[in-house]
Amino acid sequence: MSDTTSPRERIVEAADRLFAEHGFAATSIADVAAAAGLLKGNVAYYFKTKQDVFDAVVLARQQRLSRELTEGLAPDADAKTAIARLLAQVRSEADRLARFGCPIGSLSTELGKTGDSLQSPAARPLLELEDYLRSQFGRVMTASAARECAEHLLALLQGAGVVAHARRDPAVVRRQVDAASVWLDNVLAQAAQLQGHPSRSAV
Amino acid sequence: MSDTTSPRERIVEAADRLFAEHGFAATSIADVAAAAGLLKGNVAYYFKTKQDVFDAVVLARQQRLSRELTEGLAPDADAKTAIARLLAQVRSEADRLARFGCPIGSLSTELGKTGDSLQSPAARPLLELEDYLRSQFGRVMTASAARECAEHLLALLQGAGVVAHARRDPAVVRRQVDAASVWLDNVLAQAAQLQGHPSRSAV
DNA sequence: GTCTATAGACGGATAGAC
DNA sequence: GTCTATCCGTCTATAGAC
Repeated sequence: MSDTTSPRERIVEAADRLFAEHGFAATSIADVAAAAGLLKGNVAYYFKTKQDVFDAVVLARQQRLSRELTEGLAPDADAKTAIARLLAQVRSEADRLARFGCPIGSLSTELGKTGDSLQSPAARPLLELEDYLRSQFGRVMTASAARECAEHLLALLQGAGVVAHARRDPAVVRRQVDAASVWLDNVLAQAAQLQGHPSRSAV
Repeated sequence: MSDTTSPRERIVEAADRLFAEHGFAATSIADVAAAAGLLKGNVAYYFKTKQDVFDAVVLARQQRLSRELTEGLAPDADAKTAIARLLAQVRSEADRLARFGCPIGSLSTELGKTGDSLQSPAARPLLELEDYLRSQFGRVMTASAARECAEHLLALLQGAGVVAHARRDPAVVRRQVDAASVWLDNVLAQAAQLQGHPSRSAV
């Protein structure tokens, strides 16, 4: 399992995968070390505590999320294109979501019940995703409407992950993403209409 | 903490609450015993293993869920009334959902990554809820459409729990339940229309 | 004396931290 | 590589009811 990447990087990658597949509590430092092709003492050289590993994983996920949200997207792409691309990305990961649930959502759920030192970082990628959605919706509707749309879409996608995971059925993700696409079209069409007639609000 | 209820019942109640508030892995038998006003040795008298406690908790949750879904509901209530009542119940628990997440969903998420002996029971209440929704929708639309509606509504509610928990914001639950109410009205109106013209399918 | 319920202690195993 | 802490599961001891 030894790559050309640095040991520290391999530790973070291994922990990232194990946290997603088995959860945080069920993953020991020894597991991480073994998956990274190291001994546990070596992990301690790079990370003093398990929380330090956790923090590094959260940081890596945030960076990857930011990258995935922007890479391959034309700088002048409109909101609909950007959001539709995100939906397509989620759809393409249906199998993994059905097997392990959403890495971001399940980590937030698991660690949201613990102390503040874990709960807050665990929720960060989720909130960052919501911020991204809000900023995209905000380009074509009021800030208030964008906030509601972002929250609704995020909730639907997270729920799709939960249900797909519970049923071990990737089709759940695909169906809910498709439903979200229909909803997206309606919401954006409504927003475009309201920009000519800025009178009512939409849910 | 000694009530008039039986010790076994107190153990299950305490475990139910602790699993919901702190998760399964983070709850020790000693914690359960203390919350029930007993010592761990006594818990072992009623439940050989932690899994036995877990199974009893899952059973209790299923029974309570069944009871909550039916009690106070007129036997001849229509599908819309039944589903709207469920939505109202979820809405009334917004505060608890924001603090600890959905007990059913978070347990399924946490234990879905473990061995089959835990993962399958953990998901059961969630699937039972989906079955209930499907049966209610099935009274006013085709079985296929009811399956999609049940899945969609369950996903939205579960996602609302995840997001509300991540943000510690009960308003998320209330907003998504309200959005679900609007969606419910539309879907049921569409279904009523299609019963006269049984031609197209709805998403 | 027997049965039930409670209480406490021990052993094996494992994880995290140094 | 070691050390300590914790947890699960088991075993033994105590107390009261019939």
